[in-house]
Amino acid sequence: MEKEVTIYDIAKLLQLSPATVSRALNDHPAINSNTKDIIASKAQEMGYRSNRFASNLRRQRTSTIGVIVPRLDSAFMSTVLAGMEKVANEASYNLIISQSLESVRKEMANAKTMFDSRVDGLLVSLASDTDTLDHFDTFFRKGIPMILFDRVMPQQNCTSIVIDNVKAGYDATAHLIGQGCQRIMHVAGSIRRSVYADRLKGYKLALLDHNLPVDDSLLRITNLTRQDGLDAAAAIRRMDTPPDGLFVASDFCAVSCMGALMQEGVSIPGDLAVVGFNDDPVAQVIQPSLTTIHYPGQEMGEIAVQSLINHLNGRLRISTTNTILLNYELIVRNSSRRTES
Amino acid sequence: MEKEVTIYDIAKLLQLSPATVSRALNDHPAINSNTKDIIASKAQEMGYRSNRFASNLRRQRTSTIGVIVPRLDSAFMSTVLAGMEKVANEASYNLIISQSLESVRKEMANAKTMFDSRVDGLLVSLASDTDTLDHFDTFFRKGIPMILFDRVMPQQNCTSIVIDNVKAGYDATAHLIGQGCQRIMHVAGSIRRSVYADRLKGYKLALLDHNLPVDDSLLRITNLTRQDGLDAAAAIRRMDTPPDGLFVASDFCAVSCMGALMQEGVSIPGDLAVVGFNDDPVAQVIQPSLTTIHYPGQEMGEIAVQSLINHLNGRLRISTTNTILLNYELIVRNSSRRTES
DNA sequence: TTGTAAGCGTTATCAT
DNA sequence: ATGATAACGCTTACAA
Repeated sequence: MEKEVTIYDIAKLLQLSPATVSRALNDHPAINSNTKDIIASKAQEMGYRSNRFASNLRRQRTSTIGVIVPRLDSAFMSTVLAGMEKVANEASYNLIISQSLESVRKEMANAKTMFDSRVDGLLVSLASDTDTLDHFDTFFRKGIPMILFDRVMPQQNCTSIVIDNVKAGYDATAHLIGQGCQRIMHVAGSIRRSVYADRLKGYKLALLDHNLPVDDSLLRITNLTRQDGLDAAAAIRRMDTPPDGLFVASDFCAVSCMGALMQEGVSIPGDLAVVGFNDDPVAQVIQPSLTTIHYPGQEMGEIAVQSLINHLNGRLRISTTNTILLNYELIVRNSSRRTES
Repeated sequence: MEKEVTIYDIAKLLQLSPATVSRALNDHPAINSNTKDIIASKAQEMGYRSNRFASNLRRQRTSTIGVIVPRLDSAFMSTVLAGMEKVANEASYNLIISQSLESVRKEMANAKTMFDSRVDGLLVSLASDTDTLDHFDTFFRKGIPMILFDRVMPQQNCTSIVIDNVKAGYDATAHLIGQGCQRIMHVAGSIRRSVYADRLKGYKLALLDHNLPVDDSLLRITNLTRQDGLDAAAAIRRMDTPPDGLFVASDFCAVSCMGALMQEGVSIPGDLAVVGFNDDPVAQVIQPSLTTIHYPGQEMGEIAVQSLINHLNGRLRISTTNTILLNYELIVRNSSRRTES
């Protein structure tokens, strides 16, 4: 257990004041570049490391960003987090990550912890049953910036990072129509979350634009779990006039549904063309491979952190850019490909 | 931007000393439980929150645990992290998470960042090309505890949390043999990592125990990527006497391989029975569903954090329990089920 | 049971 | 360009 080296130790050895050492280490312009070099190399030699707690205490900031996500164990979320970690790390910010497990109550507790940890900023993707941002009021009041990503709350005055889910839902549905589908079912997620409500909107718009009827019996609002996929499959089997197209708001759910149907002899894409959402790794390995909307998770994470840091450094006022829209991509695979084109 | 409340503010209002307030808030035994109550409610009322940085600075500890994993975007790792987050959160520890992206160089950089962040302890799952723990020496020298999980380094004197991969590999292989397989191929991961080397060992042991030859042409050392799965499928197709059983050290790779084979008309499990590893969500949704080793990720994460915290609190000397072995489970599904039993 | 006071390692302000 | 000094908010001997 060696004793920790401080700027006092360096100062003493170099016959300088701690203040000068501190300034040199922080690359203060008023310090002679020669002494800077001397101090830097001495610090290196002595194995000095800055004490973030002393620094944070003095500076009244923490270089820490809080992240609250619905679940950590989802393929999409982990790519988002990977992107966040990358940028935060490069900018020497720390990340505190916690999960709401899709419950507002836990989300409120998480928010409190983040607040007590004095995060400099907050990145949030909302739980499925969250319908106000009141539990983040403490942050707003203290002027701590917050950015919502993916699961956002559109009408609220808070910077959001999303893809255009209406358009993506439209494209997915239009693609199915282009493949000859006339009766398209949609398995949606909780419409309390705009991501799912918007995909549903896009689905309806596409139907309308192509003069197809919007049939409520072809719409299922679910939690997009594996079981929901199986249930959807069972429902399809029971229908008198089953759909010939299926748009599911999540790949994992889509794949579960497909599996169940295929086991009962439904041919995909022959009898039923399927499109998912997210480009989960499973979409590639499944047979037939799943047509889906590729969703830039890594990039979303990177941009979220970068925007927050820019804001913290005063390089970009967050309030001016209120919504950041990322590109997505429809990836056509075998689950929906009926024509060679 | 309201002014931050400190223990001095509370002390002044209550005509007490800051020391008493501090002690009361920390539930110090020597404080009158009555004054404790008064102080607690006043703190609550004034919206007091403790300043972790002042506290850490004084206490010389950070209540922060560092976590280094190979990749954040893997299904298994995210369940581990979910478990870690849960326990850490409950014990009001923070987690700093970073990824090595399977590179020692990045792992070294991560370690340095963790060190500079003054984490109280470290949890590490090693990159595929790490073959010494030298870059963690700074931690050992300072007496900062470190626990390895999943991707461990067995011969080293460092607490490890793992499953018995030899036994699991044995069980997977023995299961295939039990289903009548005589020529079993094994697609392994980098044998620099004991998790994969051990599964391979188990595979060989099972063959020997059942008087089956160990044939090197039936062994592939890979990185367990999707492409490796496709390559394995191609290799199988090219073989004069193809295998009738396949044990892959990772579900995702197994599923890729299965998909490619099935597309070429190979029947599973009829022609080839397959067993994977990890119980990735994909194992359930694939057709046929994949037999695999269920690997308790969530639990592994929980235990890792709990052990570390116990150690930090002096409740359990880490060095005494040198390896924690978790249970795993062979989950038999359709990809290998040939007999009804 | 409570109070006093020093100190944790930095950085910002004011001098020089 | 550098130095002296006072915070930042908390904890903990030591005293009372």
